[in-house]
Amino acid sequence: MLKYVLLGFLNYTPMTGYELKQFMDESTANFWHAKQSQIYTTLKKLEEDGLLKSHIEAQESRPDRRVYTINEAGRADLNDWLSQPETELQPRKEGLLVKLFFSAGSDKEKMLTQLRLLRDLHQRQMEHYETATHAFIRQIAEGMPQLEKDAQLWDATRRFGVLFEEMFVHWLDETIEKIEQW
Amino acid sequence: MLKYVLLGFLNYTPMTGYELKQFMDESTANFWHAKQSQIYTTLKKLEEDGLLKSHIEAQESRPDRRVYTINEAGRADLNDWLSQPETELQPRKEGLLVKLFFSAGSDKEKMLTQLRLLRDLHQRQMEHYETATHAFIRQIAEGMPQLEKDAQLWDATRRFGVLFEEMFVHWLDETIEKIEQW
DNA sequence: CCTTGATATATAAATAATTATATATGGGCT
DNA sequence: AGCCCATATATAATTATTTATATATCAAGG
Repeated sequence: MLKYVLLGFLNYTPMTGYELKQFMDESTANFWHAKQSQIYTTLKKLEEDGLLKSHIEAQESRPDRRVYTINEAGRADLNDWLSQPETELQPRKEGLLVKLFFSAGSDKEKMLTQLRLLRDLHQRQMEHYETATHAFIRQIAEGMPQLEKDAQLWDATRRFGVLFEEMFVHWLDETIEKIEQW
Repeated sequence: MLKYVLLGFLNYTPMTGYELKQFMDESTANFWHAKQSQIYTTLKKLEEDGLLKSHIEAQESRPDRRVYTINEAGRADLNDWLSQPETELQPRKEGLLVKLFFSAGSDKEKMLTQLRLLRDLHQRQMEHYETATHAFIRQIAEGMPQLEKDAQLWDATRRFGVLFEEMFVHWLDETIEKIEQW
């Protein structure tokens, strides 16, 4: 899947691995994240597979940049994937819930402290999507009317982040209340 | 993380890999899933690490069962993990959103058809948590008052599944409406 | 009688992802 | 002068996970 995130971004404009990481952290991290090392190794593999081409740009005050450019094969691969419908539910992974599931023997007050802390983290994350992520998307799309649809879809994914965090906070509130009655 | 799911279940009662898979599919699959092959290899590794012990139970009408039992080292490892607080947000992965993020060039009607289909899938998944998963949890805990707290926590994770699917359906409705206006 | 499905157990191979490092430059802080 | 941080690039080693395959038995359905 990271493959398509990288192809998708490079379909807008050539970029370095470093820049791709920055973009992902401010936009797709909400629903797809990757470590720097995975981005670099995946870019390398995509070039080997003939979907990307890279060239070195010399810099004076910084190490040289390796800029990746998508080619026709890459575009074809991306568009092929984009045209295939998603027809199945995708499994989630929430480590916190694993811990909670097996916590019947744990200390009540310790659990409550932890859940309240996580509640605040999720609340703050929600606000981050409302402010920082929102600003980032508007800034990218600003003054580029050809990106109007794109920006609407980017915003839809941002909105998912907001709704998810709201749901999470609500669920934590419910769960905290239940445990308080023990 | 699968390690702790397996230790957590085996902390209730000895089981085979097959049974663990069945349990996961009906309870934790909502927030942590695993393929059969991963469960078997992880069980093997946990036994090598000295956290589990297995023995063969002969059967007449079926192949022999390899039953795994948690030992003191396993319990200690599990309890140590359970006592460590979760203090950070955990990244999500939602492949559908990757596709949507890069779909500005896609056909409007095809997108709408797909999103409506997914809406129904999530709606049905929500109902599954409300009926089948709910019944499963009640059935396990029935007549075992010592599992009251456990059942409450299991139900809290089930409730997460319900809220998540409700949120997802709501988000899809929002997104569908937005795209309909293109 | 034959196929399919459920029960039950696994291994091999490949891919995906994480963790830990390593290098190099320059700016700002102490 | 020395240290940390940001920029920028990357590799090695390990762990996690998926996909594909293999075996064996019996029951149920066609």
